[in-house]
Amino acid sequence: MARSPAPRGTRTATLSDVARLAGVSVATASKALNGRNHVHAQTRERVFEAAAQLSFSPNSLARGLLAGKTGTVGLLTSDLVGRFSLPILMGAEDAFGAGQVSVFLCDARGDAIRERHHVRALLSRRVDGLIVVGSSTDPRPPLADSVDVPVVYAYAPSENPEDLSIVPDNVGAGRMAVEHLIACGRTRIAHISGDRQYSAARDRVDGVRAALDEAGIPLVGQVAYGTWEEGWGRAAAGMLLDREPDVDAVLCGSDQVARGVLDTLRERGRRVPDDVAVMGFDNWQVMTSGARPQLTSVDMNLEELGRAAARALFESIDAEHGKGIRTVQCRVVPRGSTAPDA
Amino acid sequence: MARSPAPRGTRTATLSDVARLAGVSVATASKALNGRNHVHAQTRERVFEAAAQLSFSPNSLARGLLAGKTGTVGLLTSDLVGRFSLPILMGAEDAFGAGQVSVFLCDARGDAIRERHHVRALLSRRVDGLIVVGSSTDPRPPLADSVDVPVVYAYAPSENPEDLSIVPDNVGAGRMAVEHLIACGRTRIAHISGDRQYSAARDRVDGVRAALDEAGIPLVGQVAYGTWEEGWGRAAAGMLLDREPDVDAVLCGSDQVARGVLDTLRERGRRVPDDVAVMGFDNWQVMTSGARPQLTSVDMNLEELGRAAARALFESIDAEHGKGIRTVQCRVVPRGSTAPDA
DNA sequence: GGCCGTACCGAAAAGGTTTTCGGATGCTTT
DNA sequence: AAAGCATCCGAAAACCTTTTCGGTACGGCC
Repeated sequence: MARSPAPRGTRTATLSDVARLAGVSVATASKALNGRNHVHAQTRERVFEAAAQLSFSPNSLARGLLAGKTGTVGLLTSDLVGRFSLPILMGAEDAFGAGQVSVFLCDARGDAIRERHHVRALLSRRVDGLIVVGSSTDPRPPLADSVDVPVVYAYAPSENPEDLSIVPDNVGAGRMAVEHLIACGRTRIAHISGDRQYSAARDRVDGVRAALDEAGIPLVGQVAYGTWEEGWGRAAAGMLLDREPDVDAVLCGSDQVARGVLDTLRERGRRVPDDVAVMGFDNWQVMTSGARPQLTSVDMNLEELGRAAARALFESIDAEHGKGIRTVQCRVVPRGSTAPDA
Repeated sequence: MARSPAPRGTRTATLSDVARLAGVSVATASKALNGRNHVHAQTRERVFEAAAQLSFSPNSLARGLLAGKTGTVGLLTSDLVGRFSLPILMGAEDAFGAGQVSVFLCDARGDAIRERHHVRALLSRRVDGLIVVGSSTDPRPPLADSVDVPVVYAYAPSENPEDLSIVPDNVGAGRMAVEHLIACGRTRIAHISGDRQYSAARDRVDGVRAALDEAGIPLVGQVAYGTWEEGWGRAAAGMLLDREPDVDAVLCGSDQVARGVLDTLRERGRRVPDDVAVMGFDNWQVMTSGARPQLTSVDMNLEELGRAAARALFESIDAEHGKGIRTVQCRVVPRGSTAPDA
């Protein structure tokens, strides 16, 4: 029944315990452990030994209480199940990472009440800052409570232009997708988008149009709006082939839509990429690598976005708080669905 | 340039501020706000007004320092990108939920060094407990450090039987999958599994065998081990149809494998579910709902698992710590790929 | 021998909250 | 009028660490 070496019930060692064991005062022990000078090398040694022996771990609460900083940040997300907040979270954790910062994770699940509740709790825990991750790229209302720590909005910008927001560059994403297709020699390009309600979809269309205009190439057919799902891709591809049989590239609103489009193309006997090139958005690995051929996609660099948010928060903590909307570049990840060999 | 109502630089209000404004002592203010008795109703009223006016929020650090409990738990995961830790995390957050507990999230990324680092940090922050989420259902080594707070292992059990672990019932999952197929009238059942390295795959096979034995039905062909991916499903299905053309049900190791199997079946002209029923594991919504027909799958109830882990941790915090491995039941989610209409 | 500088160490305060216990007030009872 | 009692409030300790500042010891110098 042996528990871990430090059985529960044994009060965890404090600095005074260490000091007593080392035969010095707490002040000296503190200085020794924190590398302050004015402490004899030999004394320091004794303190370190005592600390190791008691497996001393300084109480961050006491330290934070004194310093006024806790080395914690709150990460408030709205959809943890979604695959967008996760990479952002990873990136943020990464940037804080090896440092001394720990992350409080809270999921409000799209509920304003719950969100307030969480913000209160985080504030009461004296977090040094807050990252708010939206559930779509559509602007979201700013935090309801008055918050006296820096806040950075990620993925979804705040509706308040005084706030600092970091979002993916969807216009640029649409643009670079088209540029990639053109670079692959395609000239009859159609666009099967996602849900029109989402600004992400509309922004990408803007980028698509701009890139086509610059190249002097018309869009084949209309932009088709629907959902973000496979079923929509299958249906839309059917209609597209009926009306525009000579299409040679389809840009899809999401990787899922692209999967549906690939299915329909195969059933109609069109070869990919030989006859028709196909491209998706999001670069969701499980979608792109399971596809036949593997799917070229635009990666939104969400992890980089998370890192950027964390860095911005860091800056805001000790410097003045920035504001406005900053974008993070996307990137094309070419695979077999647009290149003959890959 | 108006910032939030409580501009930075304005030291946040403390209890003494509230007390001063209300014209009472800090002790009385504390008692009033915390609903202790022995304080006049009118006085309490004044204190509450003062607190509201200063938008007072009690400093959890000071409270935790005094109480020896912080109302925080650490959640240590190994693969945040994976889709398994997320629902668990959600469930845990849910169970702690509206209560007073906040969650520190740490991702060790499979790195033992990083894990120790995070454990140290969490201990230093005086978390009341720890949930360790593994990256696969394979047993994992226990925490390296000696930890004096309760620990619950979720998804992957600890190798140390003295620890408390909560894992999905994979054997039961295999069993109930076969029972579902039999209930659908299938008798020529084949099993295309996943990666043999994973105990999850082997455990499910055990369940499959047990259920078939009980029903007196032989397994069609050998259990086919491969990977968890679509490509494996496509390839394995091809081989299966060549060798066992009269198969009428295929149980797949994952939803992705099932997607691949569905593809091959369609290309070979087999109708699903009329000719062949298909079933997956994980109930990954994006995979099941995009499939044609929609995919029947076994849900591992990961959110429930997370909740169970959180509850177990709660119990361990004030009562004695349990030990051993507890399982959480899975459930079959029937859809069109096994039922003619759905 | 007295003085100064250096090197090291320790006492104490600060940070914000909760809890305990003693004190004060006003009211009732004899 | 004195004693007793219920009710409410406040002073102070406790939690643990860091930092400041004053103190001690000692070697070197005039």
